[in-house]
Amino acid sequence: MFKKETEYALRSLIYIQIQNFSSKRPGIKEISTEINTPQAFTAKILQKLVKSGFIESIKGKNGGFFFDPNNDETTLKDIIYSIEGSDIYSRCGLGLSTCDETCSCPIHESFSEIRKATEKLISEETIQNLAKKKSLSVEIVLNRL
Amino acid sequence: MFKKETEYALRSLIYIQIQNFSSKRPGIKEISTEINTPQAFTAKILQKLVKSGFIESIKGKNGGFFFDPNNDETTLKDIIYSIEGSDIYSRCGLGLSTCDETCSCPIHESFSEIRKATEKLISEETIQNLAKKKSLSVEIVLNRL
DNA sequence: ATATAAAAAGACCTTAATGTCCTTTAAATA
DNA sequence: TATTTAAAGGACATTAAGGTCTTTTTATAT
Repeated sequence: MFKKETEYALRSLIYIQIQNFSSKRPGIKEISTEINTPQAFTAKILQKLVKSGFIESIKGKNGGFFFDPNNDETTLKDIIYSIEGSDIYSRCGLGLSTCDETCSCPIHESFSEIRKATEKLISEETIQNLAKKKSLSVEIVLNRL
Repeated sequence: MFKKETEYALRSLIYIQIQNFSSKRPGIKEISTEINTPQAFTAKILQKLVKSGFIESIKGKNGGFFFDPNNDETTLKDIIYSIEGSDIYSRCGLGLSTCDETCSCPIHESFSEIRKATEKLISEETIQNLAKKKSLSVEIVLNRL
């Protein structure tokens, strides 16, 4: 469904937000262990997310990653578009460059609604929402996230 | 949405079926030109589709690719699963291996319906259907497919 | 039979995604 | 202020996707 980079980013962010809710700032080692991703690669991804302004980081002892509580919630769309490009749900299903909303490519109509539904979903769902849902059942989260 | 290989496969098959409806067997040169794909790469893809039994081919003069008219219609799902793997719509949206229908991964519910809708669509839509739709407006097809 | 046309096969090449490792920078605290 | 801890940065390695090129096989028409 998504690139590994996107998956790892979403999982990292949800985990970071869950820990932030408990006033903790997890570091890369903890994060990658808990969400079961390659540490160095995950570090690169978080680096980008910091540069993009989605999260912040502090170096050194007691350092780690965290959301600025003053910022708005982060939608999945923000993250997904940032990593996969903002055109993933507007590109033609058959990859035709000339195909837009008015085009009659044979597959366009069929997929158009699904793509819209997907876009709506990722626009409305946020990291904070998902983290809240999961904080309610922490043991499960820690095993599965 | 799909891999290039899948896109090119679907476009090729639709084009082949349209030509078959006119009792023609297009060759790789014609196909790749008309659907605007790299010829050698498309040839490899068609080779696979022949091996998988989705289409047949004849070598030599007047050769080309064609559907066995005795076979059932080919669903998009047949092709997509064959190329991308049959788990693309059952895998967890966050890539968790432990996550199945009963799992409470934070993103699973949200995406579950969309994935089902997508699976339904590709199960019901066929190459033959799409080819018929398009044969009705051939000029447009030839420009855009 | 032979020339020709077209698919099959196999060996490559390129690029992007995924991932690792080592060094540098910065923060905290002992 | 020195040491420790952890993120940032940069270089590199691996794998998979995307793609090309040349040779071989097979069918057909002359």
